[in-house]
Formats: sequence, C-alpha cells, structure tokens
Amino acid sequence: MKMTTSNTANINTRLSHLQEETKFSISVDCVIFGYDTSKLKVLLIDCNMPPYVGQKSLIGELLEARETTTQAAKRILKNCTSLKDLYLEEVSVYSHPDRHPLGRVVTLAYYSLISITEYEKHIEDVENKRPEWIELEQIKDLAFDHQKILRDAYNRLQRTVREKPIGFSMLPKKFTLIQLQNFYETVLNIELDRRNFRRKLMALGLLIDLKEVQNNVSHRPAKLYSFDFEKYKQKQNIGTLNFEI
Amino acid sequence: MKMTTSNTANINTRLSHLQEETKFSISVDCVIFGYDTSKLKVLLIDCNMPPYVGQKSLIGELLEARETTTQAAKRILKNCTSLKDLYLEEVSVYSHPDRHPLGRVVTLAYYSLISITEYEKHIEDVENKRPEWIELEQIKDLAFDHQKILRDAYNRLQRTVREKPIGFSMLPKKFTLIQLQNFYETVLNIELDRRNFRRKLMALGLLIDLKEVQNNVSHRPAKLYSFDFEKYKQKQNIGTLNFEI
DNA sequence: AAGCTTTGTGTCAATTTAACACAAAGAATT
DNA sequence: AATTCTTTGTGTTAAATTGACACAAAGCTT
Repeated sequence: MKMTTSNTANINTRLSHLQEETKFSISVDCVIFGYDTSKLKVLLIDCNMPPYVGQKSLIGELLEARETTTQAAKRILKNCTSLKDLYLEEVSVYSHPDRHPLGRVVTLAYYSLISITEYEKHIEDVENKRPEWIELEQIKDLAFDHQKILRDAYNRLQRTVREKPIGFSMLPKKFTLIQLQNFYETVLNIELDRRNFRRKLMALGLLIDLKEVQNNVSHRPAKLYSFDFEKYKQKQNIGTLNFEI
Repeated sequence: MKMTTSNTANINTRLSHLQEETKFSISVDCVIFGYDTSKLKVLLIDCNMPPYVGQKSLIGELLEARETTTQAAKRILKNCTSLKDLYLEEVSVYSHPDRHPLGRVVTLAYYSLISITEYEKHIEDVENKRPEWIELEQIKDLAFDHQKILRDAYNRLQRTVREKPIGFSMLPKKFTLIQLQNFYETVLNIELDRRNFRRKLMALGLLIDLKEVQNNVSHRPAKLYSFDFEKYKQKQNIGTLNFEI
C-alpha cells in the first residue's frame, strides 16, 4: 500500500519535471580527421559568431527533434563530405553553462576519419563556407571550447588507433608498408623501426599482398597491400584480437 | 564585404535556432559499482514508472539549469551515498527519441566506484526508497535502456581498471595481496597466477607494506598493504606509468 | 654504366611473460 | 603439546616477445 502511494507521487514528480524543468539545446560537433602525406589534418570552418569571429571552429549542428546524437553526427558528416559509412566514435560531452555565447548549449563531440583523397572528389560547402583542412599541429585558438574538444578527440584517436585497425579508413585502399608506418608514426607521434614494424604487421595476417608495386617513383618501387576487413571481422568474432602497434 | 553579410546571416540563423528549435530534457544516470567479498555489485533502486514498475533502475536525476553533467553526477552520488570525491568516469550518451516513456530525455551515463563498507556508514534514501546493492551477475531486465548503460559502463570499468589504479577506491584502505588479486579476478573475470601477480604488483613499487597482518583468521595471516596514491601521482607526472595488470 | 634513393630482409641479445611446487604461519582439533 | 588444516609467501626455468642493427636489391636519373 505504502508502495503504491509512493509510486504515484514519484511518477507525478517526474512528469512535472519533464514538463516544467529546464530544457537544453543540444548540439553535435564533429572532429573530422584526415591524413595526407605524413600530416594529420582536421576539417575546420570559419566561425562568424562574436566573440569568435575570425577564429576557426569544428563543424557542428543542433540535434533535431527525433534523431539520436549518432544520427546527427552522420548527418553532419554526410552534409560536409558526401561520404557515408565513415568511422565514428563518441568523444565526450561538453556542458559548461557558459560555453556558448548565445545561451546554454550542451554538445556531444564525435570524431571521424576520412580519406582526404575521397573527400576531394565531393567537396561540399557548409553554411555557404568551404571547410578547410588544417594541419593538426598548427591548430590553435579554436572558437568556443573546440580546442579542448579537439585535444580530447585526438587523445581518443591515439588510443583507438593502437587497438583497432581504424587507420585504414584514412589511407588509400592500396598502400605500401612504409605509408602505413608513416601513418602510425604521425598519429602516435613516435618513431618505429622499419623491420620490426613490418614483422608485426605481417604477423597479424591481415594485409593482402596485391602483387602490385608502385610506379612512377624514382627508386625501388614498394609493394602494395590492402587491409583484409573480412578476415578482421572473422578474427574479431572468434576470439580476442589485439591490434597493438 | 561578402564575408560580413554572410556572417550576420549566420548569427541570426543560429540565434533563431537557439530560441525556437527543439530543446531537450537531459538526465544524468550513475552506475555505482561496489565490491564486497569477491562480488562486484551495483547500487539500484526500484523503478515505479510504467511500464517499468517492478523493475530496478540506475540512479539518475535531471540536469539542472546551471550545472555541468559532471556536477550533476557528483550531486547524485552525494545524495545517495553521502560520499565525496569518488572516482567518476563518463560512459556515453543515450539519446534514442523513445528511450523514455514520458517524453524525450537524453541521458549522460557515468560510472563511479565506492567502498561498500564506507557506504554502509551513511546510507541515504533516494526518492524515499532505499537503494540496494545487487550482484552484477544477477542484474537483468533493468528499466529503460539501463541494461545497455550498465553493460557499457562495465566495459569501461574493465578497460580502465587495467590501466589505472582505480580499484583501490573499492577496496578497504588496508588490504592483502590476495584481496587485491581477487578483486582483479572478479572485475576482469579472469584467473591470475598468484606468484606472477605478486611479482608484478610489487614491481610497481606503489604498495606500502604496513608491517601489519590480518588477525582473527584461522590460517596464516596475510600481510596488509595500502596503496601509495602520493607516489602514484608523482610517477604519473614524471613519465608514462602503465598500470597494466 | 655508374650513382642515387628507397625498399626489403634475418639474426641475436635482452626483456618479459607463463608455468609451476613446497615450506611457513597461525588457528583448530585431538 | 602434538597433529592437522587452511592459506600465505616465495624462486627458477623455459618460452615468447621485443629491440637493435646492416647490407643487398630494384628502378630511375644522369
């Protein structure tokens, strides 16, 4: 009996909460990483909202009435890259009450990895502005709290790239082992021994030797490989696969 | 010039967004883990909201007007445990439009670790209900999407406990090496070799030998240790400390 | 043909991990 | 008081992994 009354009271409390309590604008911001000739880059747009006019910002949108934050992130990515099925990972929530000059906006940040080459094929403007690839190392003073978001996203990328083969979505479909090594060296900001790196990667058994070589290079051409996503899925299902670099 | 007009247009667009567009209730849900005699437990309350009456749920509250989600999580933890400075880690956002029966509520999940012994000293009711410790293994059919939240939180806990010494906040201040080993075996759901475990832990140099032993045990009493948080902080600042178990 | 640049490859030492058995401490029992 | 019981505490060895390191081969350029 007691339970029943207490139940009712509680439902009412909750109902009134939902009706009367504070509601929030929610946005989704995307850190879009790309990789090109040993540089990690991020797709940014000009911010024209005071007091951040002249600074760059991440690409974001407000969450719509009936979409999940993930759906919103995919929508944003599709709008600005025309690419689908991109790798997408949640970074964190940013909810400081004063983080946005126009009022309270709670934002969810995601990061995504794309091939700059593929991107170049279908460039799209965002809010009538052309997004730009900026080298990660040169990015500073982003608008809002986007510098912190970027830092967090990069940390997440560094962690995940060590554990999962997500890097391949930033590389060309056919790549050389040296390109792959350069990629890891750039993203992780470390140096790797060429022979040991090759040994490790080949030992994973997930690279397909395409029996092709580079051409138009003025030195010994390197062999081309592609990543065996199918085999990776299978191994993943069977047991624990660790992709430690 | 063009830039200027385009800027203005954009600010207006954004302003109207914030004023008119959909706003959302945001809640924060806490997965509160505790550990007791080789069992991992979670603090749950009865849910009395249809259609989930009779089921258990995580402890959560709506986000208030001027607090961050982290602050909200701390408020919730303080309310239901009277404990402060608990370990707290973000899990994920849950934003399916139909996840809540009373309307759209986007939730941020956090998990936290507490010592059940400390908790027992200051038990607090939540919404006039007494939360209960339930063994993780026995938890099923939680209300809302809380089962998924719990799964995600446990995954995060398993990952973090391998990398950082967060487990010590769930153990008594003085513990034996066997207790510590049992803790890791329970949380990670694996078996560890006693000798190798001891060697590894002692090699970290972060356990303080208290020169005390258990008493009132009907066998050889084990030595007691405590964790050297100070030294850990220092080592963390100096270089890369990995706490791999 | 010689030279240049970059690729491709194997071994060995050092370190780390995994497996494993028996003596010692104290309480309980006889 | 001696024996038994349970659990703690400890060291060695083999196997696997990692890190360091140098030279020949391929193709383009001159």
